[in-house]
Amino acid sequence: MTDSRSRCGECPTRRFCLARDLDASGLDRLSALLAPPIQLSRGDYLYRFGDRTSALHLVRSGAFKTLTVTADGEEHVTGFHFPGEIFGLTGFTTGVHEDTAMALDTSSVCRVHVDELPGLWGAGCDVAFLRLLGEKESAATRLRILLSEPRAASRLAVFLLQLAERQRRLGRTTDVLYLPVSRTDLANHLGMTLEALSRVISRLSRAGLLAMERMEVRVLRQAELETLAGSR
Amino acid sequence: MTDSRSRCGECPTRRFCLARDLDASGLDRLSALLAPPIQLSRGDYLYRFGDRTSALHLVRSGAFKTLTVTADGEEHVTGFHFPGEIFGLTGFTTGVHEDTAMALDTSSVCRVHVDELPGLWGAGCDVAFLRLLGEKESAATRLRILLSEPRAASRLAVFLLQLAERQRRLGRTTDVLYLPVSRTDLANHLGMTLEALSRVISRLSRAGLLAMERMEVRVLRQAELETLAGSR
DNA sequence: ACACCGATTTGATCGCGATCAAATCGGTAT
DNA sequence: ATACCGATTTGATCGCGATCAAATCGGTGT
Repeated sequence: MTDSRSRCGECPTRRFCLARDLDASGLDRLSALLAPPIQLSRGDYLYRFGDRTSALHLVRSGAFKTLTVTADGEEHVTGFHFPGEIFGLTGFTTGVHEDTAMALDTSSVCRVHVDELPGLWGAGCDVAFLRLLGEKESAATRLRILLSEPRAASRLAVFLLQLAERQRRLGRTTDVLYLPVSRTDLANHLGMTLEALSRVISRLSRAGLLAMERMEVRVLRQAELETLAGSR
Repeated sequence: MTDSRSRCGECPTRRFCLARDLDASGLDRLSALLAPPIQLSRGDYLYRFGDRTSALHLVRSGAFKTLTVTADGEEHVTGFHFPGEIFGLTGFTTGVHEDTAMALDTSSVCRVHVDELPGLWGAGCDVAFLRLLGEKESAATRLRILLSEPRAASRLAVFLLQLAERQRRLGRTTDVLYLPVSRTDLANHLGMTLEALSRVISRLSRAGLLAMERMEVRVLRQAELETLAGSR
């Protein structure tokens, strides 16, 4: 009897993750290769910079952040990761993680050990990997466009709209966005100071466009946010 | 007799591209699957936004730029691509290119048609694809860090140092960097106006840190550039 | 050599966000 | 309730880069 927690067929987010494109046989194969999911609490490290890259990670529930530290000691929050998303691939080039991953909330991740990955080749799984390549590249492009916005308000607007889009793909409502992220981390990720972010949030809240709390964001006037996102 | 131009064994950049990790049998397999390289002149489009994604592209010589156009009509130069580098993967998710690729100079690209890609699975090639995933993610991280620099001079410095690193991997000298890119495109890619870029270049040139011409950049004082790159 | 046109540089002004500083909020332990 | 500490907000100043404008450079064709 297979451990029920490692079986994709019963996973609530299986239709949105790596397994999305797999047929029944591919799903069985993936299920067999998956290591039991890891449970983490807020603030727990999943892996740290310099750890050996032992597996591919796939968010099952909760949320993670990844960050890198540059040579001069600056910390950069490279991304936030939600259910169905794969992260931490930087380590595949060198075999050692080039970033650090931390749980932002009570979370769990599925893993495929690198030694098992070749077992996924062929039969639908290859398609999944090509999609993964394309999606990672697309995500990088979107982030590039976001960071090119000169206005802080535009950057926040673009980020929130992209976040809403991600939640939409998960089949969740988009009026309340799940975002268990500190101001410091969010500002860092958006390429601005936390003071600048705080001011933007205050301004947009006062204007009634949105409402941000510790864990949740409410988009109150999507159309106006879209205008902000597009306006230079 | 195989068309000599499609055979990786004779390609001057084979040790730096997808084929890098392949053994002899993998190399033969790749060679057999490669479509004959395409030759392009400066300004030629390799593919455009909306074209069907028919192949994976690999720079053999010259240089390319990729760009996307956002909903509001803004153009974003998402990257410059040099020999040995693979680009245009965004199309693998939807089957349609989400960006446009143009030759910046007399160039040639190798291609693997998407229908042929599954023929690459297994035996060393899978490792190459995992590396590709990791490298793409790492490149995205580096770009993210670059664009987070608030100072225009820092962004340019980081870009040039990364460019030098890329050339170093190709076994070229790093005192003269090949960069057949207009000010407009470079400024766009670096997230600043061309006036700002022009001023920064003038300032750093006057200070004797570098010399930039249409096609070439000379890094005259690498140490000082590195200081600039690191300084906030 | 000349006119012409795009690319690049230089000039001047202004607004936004970085920076330094201080106040306020929120949660926790005592 | 109080003290305490990190997170967040608010305040004030200043510098850099966006913006608008104009000059100059460079290459092409005549």
